[in-house]
Amino acid sequence: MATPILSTTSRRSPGRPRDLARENEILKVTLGILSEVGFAGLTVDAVVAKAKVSKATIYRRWATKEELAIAAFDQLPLIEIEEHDDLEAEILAYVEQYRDFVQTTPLNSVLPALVSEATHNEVLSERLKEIVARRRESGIEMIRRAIARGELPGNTDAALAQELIIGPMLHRSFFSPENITKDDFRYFARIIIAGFKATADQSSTPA
Amino acid sequence: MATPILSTTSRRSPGRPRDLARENEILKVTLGILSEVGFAGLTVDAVVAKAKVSKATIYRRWATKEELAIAAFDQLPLIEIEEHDDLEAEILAYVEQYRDFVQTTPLNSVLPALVSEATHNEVLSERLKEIVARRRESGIEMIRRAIARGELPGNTDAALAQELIIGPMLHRSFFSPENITKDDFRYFARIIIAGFKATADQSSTPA
Amino acid sequence: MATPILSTTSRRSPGRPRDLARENEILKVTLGILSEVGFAGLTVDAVVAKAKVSKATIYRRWATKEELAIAAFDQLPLIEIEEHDDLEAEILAYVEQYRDFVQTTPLNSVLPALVSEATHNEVLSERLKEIVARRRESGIEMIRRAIARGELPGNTDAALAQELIIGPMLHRSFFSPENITKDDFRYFARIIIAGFKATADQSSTPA
Amino acid sequence: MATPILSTTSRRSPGRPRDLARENEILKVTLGILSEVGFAGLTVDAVVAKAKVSKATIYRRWATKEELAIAAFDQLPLIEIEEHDDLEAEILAYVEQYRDFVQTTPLNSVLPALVSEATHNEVLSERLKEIVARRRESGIEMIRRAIARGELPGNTDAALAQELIIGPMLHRSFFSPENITKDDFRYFARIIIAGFKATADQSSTPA
DNA sequence: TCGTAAGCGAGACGGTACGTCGAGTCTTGCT
DNA sequence: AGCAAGACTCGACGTACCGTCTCGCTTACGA
Repeated sequence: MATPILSTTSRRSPGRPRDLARENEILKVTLGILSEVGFAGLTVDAVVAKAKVSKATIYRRWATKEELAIAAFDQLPLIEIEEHDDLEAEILAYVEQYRDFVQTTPLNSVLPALVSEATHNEVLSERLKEIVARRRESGIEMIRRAIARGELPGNTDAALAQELIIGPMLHRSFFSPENITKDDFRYFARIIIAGFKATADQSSTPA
Repeated sequence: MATPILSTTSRRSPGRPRDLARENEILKVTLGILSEVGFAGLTVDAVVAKAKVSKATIYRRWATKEELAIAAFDQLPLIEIEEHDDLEAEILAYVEQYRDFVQTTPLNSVLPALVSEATHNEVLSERLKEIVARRRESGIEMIRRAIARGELPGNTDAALAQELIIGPMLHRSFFSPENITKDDFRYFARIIIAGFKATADQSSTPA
Repeated sequence: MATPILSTTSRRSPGRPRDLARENEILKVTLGILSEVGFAGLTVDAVVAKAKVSKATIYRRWATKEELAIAAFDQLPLIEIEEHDDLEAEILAYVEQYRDFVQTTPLNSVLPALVSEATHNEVLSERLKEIVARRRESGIEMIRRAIARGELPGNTDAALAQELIIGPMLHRSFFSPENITKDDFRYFARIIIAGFKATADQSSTPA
Repeated sequence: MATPILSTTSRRSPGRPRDLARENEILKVTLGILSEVGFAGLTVDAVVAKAKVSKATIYRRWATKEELAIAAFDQLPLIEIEEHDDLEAEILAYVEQYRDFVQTTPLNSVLPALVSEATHNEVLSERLKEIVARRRESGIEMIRRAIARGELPGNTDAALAQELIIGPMLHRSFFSPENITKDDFRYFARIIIAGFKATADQSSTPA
């Protein structure tokens, strides 16, 4: 079974190709500015100046400042679950990573700004949903593994369970980001885990 | 007929007093614009034009556009708890009100915009915390009444419990506002309530 | 016959009046830049920087860069005729002033640029005609006085005569501005004056 | 020991030779655009698009947009004198051709734009002088023939005479191009011719 | 016939200016 | 003082153009 020598479909478009290095530099600089001055303080002119890039090069890739911000934001690494074979421990590790994230990245400035903008911008709204969905995946997987381990009942809805955990984290990070404490989230975790277990028992109790 | 005591402290400042009607008109117009075009689309010039007001009249009262938006936002009514003597029912009524709120007010545009801005603006951050704290009160009171009724264990932390409920609502309203469904939130409510009950049992179990 | 105490028509428009000082400063700076770098080198941003003025203040007054240039150009003083009771002497004085003008003002950069632009811009074309007409007036008046003095025949068309004089000056100033010499223009003046006299004689000769 | 005849200077440079067809196409398209939208409206990108040519191909030949415009302009045919054995008739035919030229070619947009630019561009200034000199030649020759025929005195300076005729034409074409009338230019022609004759008589009169 | 050197279309790139728009301040005359 | 009206500075927006620079491909010539 031979692979084709030269696929005709992979023909490059004519003309000078876009420079990936520019792209990366722009996004890097944008993230830096977002970290320093937040979304409201982000200006394309500043990106131009710092990245030694022309405006055209930016606008050729992203139609608006918001698109640029979303692309930069999308560069941020995903949260990775530390595996512990213990859901509570994993949730706490998750929370700690999230807190670091809030404190070291422009997440807390960019994300709400995009949410606000998405209210009246359908395109942005879609893009945002994709991004959020992708960022939720590892958390949902964490729940699935807990179910597989038997820590959570088999009928648990993983996506909803993840929402129950991430919801309070979002609330804290937006309204008192300096206050994402282990104690509070241990409390949350225990109640949620106990709640899932209890509701599973309930549904099985009637005999 | 005695002349008033005329306390020096209560002396009116000289000159023409501010016109409260202007104030209300400005806030009303601002809310209207926020609803139509969101925070990013709000311009002071638009308020000026619609309210037939001068810029000075606005800036005499609020220092920045954000302050104006926050003041307008603060005009929105608080969520009121329908009393049901049943926490699950009260939570569901709460959720429905919240959903209506998200759909009929500029909440979802204004609130995240302020959160974003607060990231790099200490004054705004404080103002925002006050407002959020006030808006949480009725929800916390709802929890307290459930505790008093014996629906939730006596050692329940009302504020944290409210955060556990409001958190997923915030998540939904920001990331899929069209999807704040009764079913999902009944699921959330049951798990949380069961979780609190279960953790209370645990702590009382040792015998 | 009393003048009205207060004419109702002269009521000032409401609001802060435009600042004439800004206007003058802008035009002065614009002329300076035009002198240094010519019309093609004129940028509104440079005017903004030098005049410490905002772009809005410029564009509130003039719709385009061309309008600004025309307004600045219009600030240049008119050529004044030295009265000599001798047309040839007056023409030579005229030429000398014109040469100074070409050498000390941005005339030679601005005027042709406007002519070029006027080709495809009706508004500019009209504005340009007004300005040129006004600038021709003193020259036409010079001819009229020569006619009144009897130096030129009574049937001389003053406007055409002025065009006959200014035409070669325009030609020189555009195509060899460094070469506007007294000798050449004395030659031109003598021929033109002689020509007018001769054609007058001709028309009266038939006997 | 003879070196090959083959002079090194006449050696073709290696590589693919330039395509003359490209050159002509570019100039043709440029002229077309100049006619439609004038010099200010001319953009190299538009030429690129219309001529299906790459920018490099243009800039390989002409260093700047101005050079391109000048080259295109230089493609325009020279004015040809109809020979009439009557200077006045020849001048009138000249004027008519000039008027057609002004109305059918971008002369009136390109020429003044180049004049303006030449003010601060020495290279362009030289190029412009060459072009103008060449375009004046036929007019000067017309004068020379009139002198040879005895229509103008022998001491007439042909170049200056031509300038006297072309000057008013330039003035008209720049400031009221729609108004280049036969009557006015017949008037001009008669006065100039009479002037030359009269001054010749004067210089010969002293006896 | 094959390699080398340049030409070519396409289009990305750095710069720079355009004209618009918004925030927040200031200045009128009136109330 | 407050107020409507509107000018003012500052600074960013997104667009457009210039002239330069890659790409991959084509065209001639001379070894």
